[in-house]
Amino acid sequence: MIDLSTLRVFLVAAEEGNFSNAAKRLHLSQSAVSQNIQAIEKAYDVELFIRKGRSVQLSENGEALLPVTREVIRAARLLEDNLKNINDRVCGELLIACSTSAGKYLMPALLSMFQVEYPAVHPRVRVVPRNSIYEQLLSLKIPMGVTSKLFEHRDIECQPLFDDRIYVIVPFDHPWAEYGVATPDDLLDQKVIMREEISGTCETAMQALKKYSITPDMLNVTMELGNPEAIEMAVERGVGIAFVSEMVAARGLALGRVKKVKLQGVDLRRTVYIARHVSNPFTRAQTLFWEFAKDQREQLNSEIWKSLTNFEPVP
Amino acid sequence: MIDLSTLRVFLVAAEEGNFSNAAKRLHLSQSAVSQNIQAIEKAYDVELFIRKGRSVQLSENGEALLPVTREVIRAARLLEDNLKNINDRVCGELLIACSTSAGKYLMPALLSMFQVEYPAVHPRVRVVPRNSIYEQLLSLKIPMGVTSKLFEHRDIECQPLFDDRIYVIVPFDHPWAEYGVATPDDLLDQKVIMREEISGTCETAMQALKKYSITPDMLNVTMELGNPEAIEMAVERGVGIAFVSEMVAARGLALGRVKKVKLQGVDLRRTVYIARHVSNPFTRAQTLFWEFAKDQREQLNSEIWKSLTNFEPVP
DNA sequence: CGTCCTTGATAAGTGAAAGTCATGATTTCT
DNA sequence: AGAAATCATGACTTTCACTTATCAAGGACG
Repeated sequence: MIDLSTLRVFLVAAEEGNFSNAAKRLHLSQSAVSQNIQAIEKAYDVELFIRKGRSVQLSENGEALLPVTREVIRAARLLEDNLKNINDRVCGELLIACSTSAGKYLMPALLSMFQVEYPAVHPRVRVVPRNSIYEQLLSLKIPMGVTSKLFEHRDIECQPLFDDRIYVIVPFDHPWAEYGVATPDDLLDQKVIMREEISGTCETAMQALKKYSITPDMLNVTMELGNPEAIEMAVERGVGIAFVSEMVAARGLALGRVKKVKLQGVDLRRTVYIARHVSNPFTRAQTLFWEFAKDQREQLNSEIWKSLTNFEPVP
Repeated sequence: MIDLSTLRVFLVAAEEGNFSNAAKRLHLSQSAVSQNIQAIEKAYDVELFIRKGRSVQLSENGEALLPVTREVIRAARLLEDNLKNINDRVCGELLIACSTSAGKYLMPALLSMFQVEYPAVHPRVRVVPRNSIYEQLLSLKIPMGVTSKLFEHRDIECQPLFDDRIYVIVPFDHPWAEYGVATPDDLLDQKVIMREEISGTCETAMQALKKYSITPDMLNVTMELGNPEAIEMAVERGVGIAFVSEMVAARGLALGRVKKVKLQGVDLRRTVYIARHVSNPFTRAQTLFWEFAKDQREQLNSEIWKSLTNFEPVP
């Protein structure tokens, strides 16, 4: 029966598309990788990689075997996790995928709180494109994801994790700054800064504005930037106003460089969910994290918010 | 990372509850089995078996690890199957669970036909209690089952395989024998032979008789026997009449020892289904067998019937 | 066009580990 | 009590997986 470590070698080699790099990742010699792959190829008379000169490329057969191979490794990992956690101290890896902003603001706070209770767990956050999270969950490439998008599917389970608010932020010397209120229609006269790609923040905002018959193309978008921090900076410098999530704006607000403005009648909330594939045994750490998120939601919300606005020097 | 062969040793040892027997099944020395188990126990500091004198017993922890372990092995087997089948000649194992009667009459005919096309596949039939088939399918202990019971479940897929008929059979010198017909009510005056446990045949018959307001307790059951062949024998000897499936009665009918009788207005048919767990990758052999059953249903039905009544000596 | 660098294959050598055999300890059955 | 069975243990053997060293072949580049 084929060896698990050999399978791992195959998997990594396939992902890297390069034996030398795979060897580095596996802490093995390049020779060992070659030999492992050849061992499978010989044993089953299958060509896994097509050798083209100095490089290798996964063959069609190799490609076809990948999902099943992943499945084996996944099952083995799970078993190992079970074994390790029998005696106790919860340990193991906790892989969570999320969007850039959640990865920056939400996860650090959340995970550090989790680690206080379970120090032997090693969380790993993987930042992925917003719209590929569910795709990756479904294909079992990742076990858990954090996103503001809700997704109905028989194999996906979602649970609210964090209540985020979206604000319009304006420069501190902006006319709206004093009273902190404006009407949706006021937006039309303003220069607005947006994200280049469609972000969750943007989507939520546009959704809410629809009720006031305001569509994206009616806005006067002066600038499009790649990330929310850049947007906040631009607002600080008076380029325009922007929709920004509470998480992102926290620092700027606390420093007084920007002010938040409420749009009358517009409720800009969005819930960030944690999602997982349901038909799927979980590692101990995953289960505990899920329960942790559920049981401590209120506390988490306030703690996260506290950590976002806390600028006390580290003792 | 833990070794697959070690896992297999654990699994077999757990199933056998005995290291020596496990060693035999694995073609290993008893010593090797001990060492393998101990290797896991040491590596993870877990007690898998409780040593009590000369015997061992799976511990609670060991029990808990079994399903996950099975899952790993299952995935590995599937991968291996994929590897083997790339180059094409379809090979591998084909495990099918079924009831005693299907195992005796249906499967031999069916599988021999399948083997003509795919000689490298090694079918294995496991006879299990009628009502545990779906249970075992759901827990993934078996990949496929053949049964006359239909079962609705999101993870179970059923497909009709064989159209069985149920007859009332009577001794050749029975008054009904000449014309081969009777009415349902006539049953009440007869001595009836039944199966001890509730069989599929019996269930179907009782279901059909309900329409004529005949319930099981109204029948005059003279004898209860353990298997359908015994019932047929008893009918031959004039003990009484009985409901028997076409498959089972075929031989007796062909020999003229018993006669079949139609109950007017009662349609005693039942369909035998083949079922599988759906959310589950299949081996090549499994997929092909499923397709085989689907595509050749009509032909299968006549062939099976032919084989059941064919008494030509083997050339 | 020749040189260098990178990448994969191959050969030889080494060491760890897994298996066997033989034996011991303990329990259970008769 | 003796015999048989069962698991643990220790010593020995062998296998095989990894490393190192080297080769061969492409690609990049001056």
